[in-house]
Amino acid sequence: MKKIKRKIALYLSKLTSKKVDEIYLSISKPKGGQADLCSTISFLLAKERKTQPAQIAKELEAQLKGKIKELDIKAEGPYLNFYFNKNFFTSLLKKGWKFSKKKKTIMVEYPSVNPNKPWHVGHLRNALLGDSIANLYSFYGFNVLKLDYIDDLGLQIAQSFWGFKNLAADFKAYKNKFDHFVGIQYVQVAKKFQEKEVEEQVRQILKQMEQGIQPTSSQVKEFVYKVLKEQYKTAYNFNIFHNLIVFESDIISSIFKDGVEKIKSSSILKFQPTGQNANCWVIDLSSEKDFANLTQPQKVVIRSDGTATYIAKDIAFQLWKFGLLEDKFFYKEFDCQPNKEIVFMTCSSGKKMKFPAAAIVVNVIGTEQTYLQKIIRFCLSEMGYKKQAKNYIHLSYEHVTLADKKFSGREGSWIAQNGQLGYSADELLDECIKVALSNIKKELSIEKREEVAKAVAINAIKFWFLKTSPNQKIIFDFSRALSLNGDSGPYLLYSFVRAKNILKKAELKPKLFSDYEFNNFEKEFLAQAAFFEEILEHCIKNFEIHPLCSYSLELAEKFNRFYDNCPVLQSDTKTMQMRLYIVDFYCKLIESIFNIIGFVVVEEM
RNA sequence: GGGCCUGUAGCUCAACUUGGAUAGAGCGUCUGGCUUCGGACCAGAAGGUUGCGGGUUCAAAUCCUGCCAGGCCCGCCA
Repeated sequence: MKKIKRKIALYLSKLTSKKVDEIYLSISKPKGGQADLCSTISFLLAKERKTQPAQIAKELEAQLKGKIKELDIKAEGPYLNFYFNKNFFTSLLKKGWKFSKKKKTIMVEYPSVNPNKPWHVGHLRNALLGDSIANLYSFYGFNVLKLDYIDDLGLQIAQSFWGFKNLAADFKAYKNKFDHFVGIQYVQVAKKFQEKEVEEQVRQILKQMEQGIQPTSSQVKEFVYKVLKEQYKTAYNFNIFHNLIVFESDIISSIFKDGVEKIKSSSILKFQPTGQNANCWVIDLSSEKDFANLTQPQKVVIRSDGTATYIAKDIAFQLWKFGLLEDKFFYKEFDCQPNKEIVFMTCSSGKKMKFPAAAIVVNVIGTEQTYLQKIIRFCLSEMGYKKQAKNYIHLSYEHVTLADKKFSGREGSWIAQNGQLGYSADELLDECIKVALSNIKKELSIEKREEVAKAVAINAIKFWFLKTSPNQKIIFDFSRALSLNGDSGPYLLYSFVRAKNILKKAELKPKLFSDYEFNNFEKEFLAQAAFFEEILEHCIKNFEIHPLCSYSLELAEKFNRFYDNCPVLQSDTKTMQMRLYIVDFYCKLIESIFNIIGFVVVEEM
């Protein structure tokens, strides 16, 4: 698409006073679908030529006609419209797309859930966003590393650990999963925490965790590991995989010191001998326009007792990602994932590994942390890492909420109540599988039907979350999430299944004929397919996935129309082979998209 | 006080970064289509003051500006 647009722009620039780039920008796909491509250059020229735009369009049409062999050109009103022709379509079908391998590494961090609860539907949104962005970049040729950051030193963990040690376990967790068990118990702990005595005990645990005092420290690590294992079962069920898990405790014990030295040695960090923040190391934000009118323009990085705030830890971690700190982590295997890839984790003693430095860092974090993320980017920039600051991406998303309240671990609002369904990712998936199962064709074996139902359910949920823009708040509604019709994952999957079916039944091989006359259904489908690269690059540039979702819906819709109106197997040999080629082309294209948005691909449903 | 995000059909959303033709989908409502490659589909109808006002422009949902409504944030918590 870029090529053909550039070609148009080149020709037009020769005919007019306008530069190629300016003309290139004037070319786009008309939203009303009046043509395949359209240039609004006539409007730009109308002023200087003092002529009607329609007149100019007509002149350009006459001068351009027949010059570009892939396009038919027509002036329609003031618009210069372009229509893809036979040459364009056969070339598209023949070449498809190839994306070159890039040398750059991108690190994507998600979902970084506290290890004291199961994933609820909000965490799932985070994970799906991160995973699809990682797939997108990987498809485009980047080297991708998927990270998960686990805060194993927080107050919440100390609380949950206290509960695990001191409270009776007389309740049943969903499917006996330990993460659910801990999550439910946390509601009790949060209440108990109001008692002074309990709070003191929890604080004591927290202190021991931070200072690595045994046996508490090891016991907490064991506890965290157990919860994490269960959380990862959920991830695997959704086909979400990682490369590396980084624990906060390991950051503290390895790279953190170097990180702080690095920040201190840059001029941004200042020691405050007196005043409100006496004996703290702070960053002064007051000079920055972005941080105008803060109630507190000084941000504390090192507390007066010498310990570090979240900001310091995070900067150290981000510096490590960009390869700006010596890698003092030790690593070992956490698990071999169902995709056969090993996910590693940091640890206090293990082996040394070498991960490539990131050129781009993407962190999927809720929108409420925008301010903090801005500070971190500001610090990177002020420390002299301008390029890294620019490539430090906070992929922010709005939260998934309930109609009347927010999800709260403390209140346990994600937990099933009075026999009602809860809002954990596990329950959502199980429920969706039930709905999917009742729709699957009966001829399949029981095992096959269960496998397919799971795939349909995963795809339905993923698509439902990913199709809306991340800064749109999602009010969670089971009936919508479980929908299998309309603008949905199953709609896409169904079009693929039908296409595959044709290919399976065909007795002839697909074949491309360069003299084939395309009908309108074929043309409309192929014209839509032609924009794949453009959409993909738009998503890459903006770290977005939802435009690819709406694109794939339109593509499937065009294919379905073709399917309904253009018989393949009943046609004459040439038409059949050519249409088989088109069907095969669709299968490959939509399968690429499936891989990006993280669908589980099945060929029957 | 300031910053970020949101406001589009009855409902859920897309299009805004890059201004362009009749503002697109799905759900719901109504009408039609299986002796035909799988009906989880297709064809059609109804449904809009793009929160409100002003400005820029040949052209504004889109850019600028002033309001209104809702959410989030501005800690020696993370």
